[in-house]
Amino acid sequence: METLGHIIRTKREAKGLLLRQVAAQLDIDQAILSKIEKGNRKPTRENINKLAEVLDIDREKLMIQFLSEKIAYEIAGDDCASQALKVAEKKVKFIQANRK
Amino acid sequence: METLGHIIRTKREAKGLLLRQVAAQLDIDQAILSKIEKGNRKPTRENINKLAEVLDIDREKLMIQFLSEKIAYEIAGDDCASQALKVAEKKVKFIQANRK
DNA sequence: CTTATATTTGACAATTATTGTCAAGTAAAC
DNA sequence: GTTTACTTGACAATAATTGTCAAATATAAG
Repeated sequence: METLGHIIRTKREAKGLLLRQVAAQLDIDQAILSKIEKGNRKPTRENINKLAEVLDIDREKLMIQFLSEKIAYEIAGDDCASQALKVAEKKVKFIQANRK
Repeated sequence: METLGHIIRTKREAKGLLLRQVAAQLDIDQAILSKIEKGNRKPTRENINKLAEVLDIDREKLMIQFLSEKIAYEIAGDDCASQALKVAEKKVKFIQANRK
């Protein structure tokens, strides 16, 4: 299963960049970036946006990966997780349709 | 659109219970319960479990409502929200299949 | 083997978000 | 106008997240 951390690490290495170089651009400690790549820390939305920019990854792809991981992690323990996702989909559509 | 707060309020009133009576059973201030019913506060999982018990509502139904609202609220602002939910569904299935 | 460089890890601090408390406010019933 | 139920907002307490740092562990070069 594709993970956010793996996408980031792969792209960073492909670009020949060091943790500290990328971390500096995100304005975070390299320790955090290391943890993000290994899946031991959740990045912030801002981290995602900057990572997409710095590593030249499609922002939406990265954001989808980020959000889906966050959601999956927070409900996978519930038996009704799948059902909750289906209802969430309806609610999202409703909210998005009714926002000006 | 059906909301968690509405389900709770409707059932509480149908049972003829006061905010303070139900709140006392949940061991929270009635102010919080009032806000939960009006959608101005998110309940905790524990609140949900006790509410289901005290108000005699199907626990799973309430939990689905709770989780879906939480998720929808946290991603509805993203254009890729629906796509993230679809990926989340796959991740949830993966996680649930691989847990012992 | 020793040094240099990159990454990882864990303890802890700082910050931010969530949850709870309280008291004053509104509204409706009588 | 008093009583009762509910609502609201300011604030405090608590919990979760995020950041910092230094030591530990690789990895690679000489």
